[in-house]
Amino acid sequence: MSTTKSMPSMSDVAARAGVALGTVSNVLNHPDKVAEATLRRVHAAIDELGFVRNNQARSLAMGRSTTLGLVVTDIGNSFFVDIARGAEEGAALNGMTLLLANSDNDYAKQETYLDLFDQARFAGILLAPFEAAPESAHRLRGHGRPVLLLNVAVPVGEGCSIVVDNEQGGYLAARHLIDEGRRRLAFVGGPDRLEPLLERRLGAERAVAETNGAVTLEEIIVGAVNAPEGRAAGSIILDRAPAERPDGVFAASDLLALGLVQTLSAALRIPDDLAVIGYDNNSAVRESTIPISTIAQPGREMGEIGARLLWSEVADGPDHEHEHVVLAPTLITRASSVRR
Amino acid sequence: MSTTKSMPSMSDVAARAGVALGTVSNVLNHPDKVAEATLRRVHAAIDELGFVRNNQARSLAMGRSTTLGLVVTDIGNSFFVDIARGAEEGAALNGMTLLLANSDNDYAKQETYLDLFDQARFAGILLAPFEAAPESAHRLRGHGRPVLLLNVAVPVGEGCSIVVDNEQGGYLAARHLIDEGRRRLAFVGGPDRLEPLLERRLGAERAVAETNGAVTLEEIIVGAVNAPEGRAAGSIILDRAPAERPDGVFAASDLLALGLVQTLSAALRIPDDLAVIGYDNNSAVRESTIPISTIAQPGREMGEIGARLLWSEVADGPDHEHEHVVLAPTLITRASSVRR
DNA sequence: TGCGCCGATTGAAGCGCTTCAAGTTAAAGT
DNA sequence: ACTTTAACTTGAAGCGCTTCAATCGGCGCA
Repeated sequence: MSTTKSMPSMSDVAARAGVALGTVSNVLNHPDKVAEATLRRVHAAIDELGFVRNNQARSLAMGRSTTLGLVVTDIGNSFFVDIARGAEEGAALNGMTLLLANSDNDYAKQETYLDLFDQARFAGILLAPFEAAPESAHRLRGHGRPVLLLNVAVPVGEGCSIVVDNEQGGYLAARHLIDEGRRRLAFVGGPDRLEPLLERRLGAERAVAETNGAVTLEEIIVGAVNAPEGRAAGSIILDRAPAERPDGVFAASDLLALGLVQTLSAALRIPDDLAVIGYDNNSAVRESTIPISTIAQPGREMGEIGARLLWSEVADGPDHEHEHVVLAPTLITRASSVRR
Repeated sequence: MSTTKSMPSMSDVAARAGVALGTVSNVLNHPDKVAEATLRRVHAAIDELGFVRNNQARSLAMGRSTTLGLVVTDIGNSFFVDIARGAEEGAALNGMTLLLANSDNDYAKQETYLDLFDQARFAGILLAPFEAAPESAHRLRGHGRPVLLLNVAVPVGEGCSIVVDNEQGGYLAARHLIDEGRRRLAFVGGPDRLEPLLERRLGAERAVAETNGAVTLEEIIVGAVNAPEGRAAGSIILDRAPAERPDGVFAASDLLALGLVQTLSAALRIPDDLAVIGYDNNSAVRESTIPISTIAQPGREMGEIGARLLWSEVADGPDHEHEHVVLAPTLITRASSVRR
């Protein structure tokens, strides 16, 4: 089955060019060690035969591969797309290539892909995990395959990781609302068991605490961080007497913020009566009618640094020092929170 | 460099279990040929050693791989994400795995990934190409690697392909507007050199032609199919005297439609004064304030059928018949085009 | 007791490549 | 003319696996 006409091998090329097998290998890997004339002859033979080097055999013989793998939770989320782009770039910079797998919010799939990458002997693996760092990451590291975790903290000494400072992001968001003159803030977020959301709330609390009681912060809990829940939260706010409503809302995600704005803008002026800020700088929200302020996570940077770090772990071998990088989120102000 | 403690190999397992190398291989590939007791002993050894089969060596020895590759143009576009999901599924159904590469609208990257997949001796390649079918697809096929093209027509006999009927999609969109009582239609689209857009327009023209002059169709050309251009097109319409305005607009993409709706809804009632329909069922637009009608492309189906077809080409070998599948788009009506 | 049979197991060959010690050739040095 | 040296080239070993002809050992049967 499969490939009918099997492809020409290096020895076919060698025969055609009238040189030894090893010489063809040198042409491909150490052209400086080969005489000009031979180089040309071999290249000619390669072109004539349409030779394509078999990477499986190559990695087998070399004992190492030049491919990095990235497993993301949800390729539909622009944050992960940014990470992928960055990782690709970072990999390319080191002469590696990046292959992508989408676990689609499915834990089992994630495991499947990790195993697949392991079996394929990829040089290293970048993992933006489903929820927490999975056992399997530990297992792969155990037999020498570098795994770098994205967006999730990792025990020191276990391996490298890169996270974005969610607490700081929360702080920035609330700080911004306060700076815009808001005094009755609300945090709309999910259940605290989701670490990142909890941290964002804590950051907001810190900003509020800084202002010595001049600002209040209430919390509106929703079931999930999507647009429908945002609309639900919007209704909750609208149902209150005007004096009871917050004048600044920090939503734990952009989709949530979008839902809020949709509902609230029908009855209130945004941002005049009520300012809204989201989180993620999600591309799905970038074209909303009222542009929504947000906290951007440096996904691209995350991916790129991730690939670099992973590469250095692969290259340094035993004397590699695990690093834990914390990236800073940034505030992006748009119409939903800034009076014109 | 790289993997410090190199992983245990099959012969390590064999030694540990006190059996021959070939037996371990049989345990993994033909367990039915192995005695119960031996089976257990080998499995125990595998677990104890944490053995992970080397897929590179495996594919090398077998002469074929069990991995399919998918190269998409823009992983940020939900259509391609749907394709990826479908392909993944279709691959899994046949015991294959799907690896993803994102060419990011960059022709050179696309070529790089195709070559990479070729070198990695993937069983087959699914390609949703940058624009037209690239020369390289032909080249890979030339030396026996199946390449299936998505979303792009391919010369008969060249290989398999799957497309969505854009003409039909255009027809559906215009038909819908007409059925909703619209008589002065406008098609907002890009330059005709983009095949799919041209076909969508032709489909719309067919729907209009069917109504014997009762309906008019004008064309508004924009530079690109994104939201800003949509807003620009919206302004063009608003600048006209009311009587000169269309009452039904078919935008060649959802982002375009979104931009239109944003601008138009400020001055006009949508859908009462003006109905709008887009194209793609793009997730980026799914949460717009006024839900936008659209033509959905069966991306998931496309991916799944693609993976199946590719697999059959891999399996059938020489006596494979290339297929050209045309999938039907479907109409999704939402608030932007349907009076309540 | 001897023969044939069959399921289970073995081990060598080979997949296409890299690596490297050993070999070759020619130019340079004395 | 003879040794060094440098610049190339060679070819065999080995990466970890699958495959398959050959072998083994036990069992039923005459």
